[in-house]
Amino acid sequence: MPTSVVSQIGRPRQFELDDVLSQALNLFWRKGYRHTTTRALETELGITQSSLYNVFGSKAGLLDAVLDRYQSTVDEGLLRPLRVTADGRSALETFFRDVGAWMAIDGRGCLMVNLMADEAPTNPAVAARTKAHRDRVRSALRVAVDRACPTAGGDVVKHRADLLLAATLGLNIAARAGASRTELGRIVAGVQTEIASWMTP
Amino acid sequence: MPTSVVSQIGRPRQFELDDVLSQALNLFWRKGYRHTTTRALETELGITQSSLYNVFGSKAGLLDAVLDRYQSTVDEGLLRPLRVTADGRSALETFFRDVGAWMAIDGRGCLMVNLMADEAPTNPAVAARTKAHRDRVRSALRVAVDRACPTAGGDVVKHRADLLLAATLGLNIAARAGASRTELGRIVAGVQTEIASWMTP
DNA sequence: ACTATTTTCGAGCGATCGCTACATAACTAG
DNA sequence: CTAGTTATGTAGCGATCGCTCGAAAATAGT
Repeated sequence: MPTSVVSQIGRPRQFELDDVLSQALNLFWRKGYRHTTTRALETELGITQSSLYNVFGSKAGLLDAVLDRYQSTVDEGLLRPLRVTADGRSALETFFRDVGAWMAIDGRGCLMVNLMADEAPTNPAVAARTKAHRDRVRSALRVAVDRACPTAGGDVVKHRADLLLAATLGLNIAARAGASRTELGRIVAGVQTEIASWMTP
Repeated sequence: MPTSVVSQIGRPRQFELDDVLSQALNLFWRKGYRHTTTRALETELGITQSSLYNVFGSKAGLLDAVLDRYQSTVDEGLLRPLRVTADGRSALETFFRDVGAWMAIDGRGCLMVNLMADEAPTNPAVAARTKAHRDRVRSALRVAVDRACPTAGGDVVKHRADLLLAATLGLNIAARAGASRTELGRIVAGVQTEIASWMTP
């Protein structure tokens, strides 16, 4: 199934596909998918629109490839710790600390959440991908909450996971809107103290 | 200060300014500010672009006028109850019930929150207005939380208000992304049970 | 050397964007 | 009536969008 690398037909590519994908990811992430024009991709990525369309077919195709990469990155970096850490409380705390710090770096937020607001309302394919993202985050949060609150019932765990999911989305949107580090820090602190309150029933 | 209605100079307007504003509000709200073209405004509002630019100067000027109206509507309909209702708990519960029901009608969300995601990152004026909106919501939530949790300290009240603010933003963005009524209902339920848990310390 | 295949390059297409210019219509004041 | 003022209608400007096309360039197989 993997195409042979040593033997190829036709003119070879003059760029590294991985580099193009990660740079496109950065552009979509920082400037937004809609506001990133194919001309901007051309200049920032160093490849012509022709090559871009030759490889990905369309701007939406490029987004699809970019989201594949982004999704796995987020999954391994943020969600997997939620699922595998034995201490649910510290897993939740580091999750929100990391997310908060991530947001505070610059106003880029999370690419998936940005797409929920910008693109999903008018783009069914993106809507489906962002819905799947919410499902994955909710699922990971449930695992951690379940471990953090062993005495809590199943409904309580689900409710708390949904609350944390909404708070995560809200944190993202506030960061995207240009909220200050202090404003974001207040939200993170609110979430953290709420989590802490669950530990002493 | 009010301009005389009976005596006017020049050709009179052929439209009602209030109608134009409320219809423009609906368009911006449902389709988004960016995606609402001046041609769409022309056909849906029944006035030409000439008249539109003659009155509001620019598309941004129209948004400004629309936001003035929207802001006062939200303030009276949703935020004032939070501030004036003596029973803080029921005030919070009706607030999230109303917001949840509002979101579930269609995927329009809240115009201010939509602008946080779409427009604020690249539009300083909108960023300032949306920041002011968050401040008003946070302030109103604090009043209600303070009344609902009379035994809680000031820091706890602030933390809980920030958590609820983030949850409200998250609820909005989920609705905007096309979340189902059940998914939105789960978030609302999560918030409601969390609020209820504050009542029995 | 020749063909087949693929990529790169430069130019540009058709559509749409926010916005404007200009003539005309409808009103008041004198 | 005329002059002044404001709104409307029509047309279009300059810029930009995603995307496409045809020729040239670079590789492999024969």
